[in-house]
Amino acid sequence: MRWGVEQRLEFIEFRLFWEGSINRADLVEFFGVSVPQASKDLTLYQERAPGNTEYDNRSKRYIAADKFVLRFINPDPYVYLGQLRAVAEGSAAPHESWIARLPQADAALTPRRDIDIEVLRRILDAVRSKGSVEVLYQSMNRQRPDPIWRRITPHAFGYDGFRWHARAYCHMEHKFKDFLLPRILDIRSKGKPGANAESDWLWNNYFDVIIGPHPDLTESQKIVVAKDYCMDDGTAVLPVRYAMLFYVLKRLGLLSNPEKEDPRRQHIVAINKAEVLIALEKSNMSQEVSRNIPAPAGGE
Amino acid sequence: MRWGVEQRLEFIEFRLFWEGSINRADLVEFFGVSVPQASKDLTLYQERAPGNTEYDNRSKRYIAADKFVLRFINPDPYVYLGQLRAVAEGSAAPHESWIARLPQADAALTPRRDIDIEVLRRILDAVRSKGSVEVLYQSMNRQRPDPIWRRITPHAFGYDGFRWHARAYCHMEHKFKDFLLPRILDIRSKGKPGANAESDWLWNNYFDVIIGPHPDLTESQKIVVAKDYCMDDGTAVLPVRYAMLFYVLKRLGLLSNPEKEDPRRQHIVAINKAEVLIALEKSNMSQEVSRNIPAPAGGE
DNA sequence: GGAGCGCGTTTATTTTATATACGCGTTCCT
DNA sequence: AGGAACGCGTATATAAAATAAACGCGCTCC
Repeated sequence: MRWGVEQRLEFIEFRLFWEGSINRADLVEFFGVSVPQASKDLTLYQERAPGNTEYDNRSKRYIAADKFVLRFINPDPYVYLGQLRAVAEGSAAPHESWIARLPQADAALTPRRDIDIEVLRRILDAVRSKGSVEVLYQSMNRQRPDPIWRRITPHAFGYDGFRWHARAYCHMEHKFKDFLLPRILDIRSKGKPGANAESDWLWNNYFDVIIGPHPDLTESQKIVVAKDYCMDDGTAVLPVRYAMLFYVLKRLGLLSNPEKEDPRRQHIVAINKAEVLIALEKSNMSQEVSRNIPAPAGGE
Repeated sequence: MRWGVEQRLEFIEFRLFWEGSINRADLVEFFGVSVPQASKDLTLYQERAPGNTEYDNRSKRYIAADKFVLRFINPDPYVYLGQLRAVAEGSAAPHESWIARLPQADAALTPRRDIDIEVLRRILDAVRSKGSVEVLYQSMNRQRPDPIWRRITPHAFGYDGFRWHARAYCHMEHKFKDFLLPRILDIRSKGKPGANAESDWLWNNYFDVIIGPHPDLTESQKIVVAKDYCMDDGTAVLPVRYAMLFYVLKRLGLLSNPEKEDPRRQHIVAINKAEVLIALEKSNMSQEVSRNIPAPAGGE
């Protein structure tokens, strides 16, 4: 089966499954295919997936039957919702999505500085070729109020649920750090690497954050929260890169004292809080750490 | 130009732009076309976008030329990074992505309860047909420790940066509320709507959150933060649905007292804090609100 | 210096898709 | 009630796209 036909059959099934119906005109519009071809595709789909469709003369559409057997796609709620989010956030055009009738959706969103597309391209290039680049970086460090050129060797990307950064070896400070992509204002001059990915200890090693329901919740509430976070016996283990620990804790509300927060807002606490704090210091994300920690790194 | 050819040309340009190179074998592998056809596609691309490629005999690949003129795609950093995230989060299969050599990437992620795919399908159906459904909902309300059946009329979806909920009119409490999709355990019996989307005041109306840099930052740091959040004159206006206000504030760390937090962790504060608090009460998300507020709603 | 590999191109053949046209049945409007 | 409108299916001939199989070329790497 040719790729184009396969795509159209998947499209038909996608629309049937998530939207409940499909039309010959849908195919014509989306794929630019001729009317007879669209008819053939629909016939072919009905041959390959018999019993999945019923034609409704009122709406003049094929309707998904009650007992629907998937044959071409393997749908997932989070994939569908991810498309919704992408459209809602503006990072995907509505006509590119296979979802035709987008339901109203809103995502908690914040304005953010743009990422320079050339910067990202050349960071990616440096990561692939395992080289270094010079970046004009706008740090938050009070010693460096203005953007300065510094050489870095990037090897990975991190997303804190809000912003993207490049994980890179900094040739100036001789350690691995996070560089927020929107704060890289310019980029130039490829060069030799300063350190390879394998030596980024904080990136390559994981710490287990153990979470549990907030102690002030009622027993039944704790059960709900436990299910929400896929906990087993009231706890869940989250393996987190040391380099990502700060962001994960922030996201989960575990940076300050979650047990003192209102349990209706803060549902979980860290069970191994003491170890978490030590790990956080180790990761140097707390930024209140002495300088003699091995393999330090920090966000700016 | 046929849809399939168009797709392949876009694919070629995508790979050239983001990955720096493309191969005949790449086309054969991804689209399942024959070797001669892949050759023809590459030739066609070079005709339509002359000067974009150079053949490198070492790697036996077409390399993106230095001065690259986009002809078929309109790339965006956040679209590319969105794909990275989707793969990193597991909500997209690596082979479905057009990115071949996925750089190392990590996203601050949390285990989460699954969404029942049938639940989502039928909620979507209810939204489209503007009807109601009965859902078996696991609330956190201490009066209802066990899941109960309740009729709702959903009309939209919300994403708080972490979880998805359905915005719906609750026939039991006679008001609009948020229903977390993972907590809907079962679904049944379509019915007539209880209220339409237009009467969900908290969803349809917006409040302007005004944010600014944390006052304890240095002047230069404030400038950086201002740029990070696309602020103008040191402030940015965020129009937020009342129904989403709680989530946005939580995400931005503005729920408690951001000005008392360490500015290195909490970069921004709300300028119109008093109004924000009133709006938050209005939205009934604080859950510490008297019962006589018009058109109340709340998260459970 | 030769094996290996990826590229390009040729041929004949098959598959896919198109344009154009027609009849059918249902719905909806007058 | 009658007819226009619309979407469906299908027929035909034609055009385009893609395939299989085969060959030579040039470069790299061993």
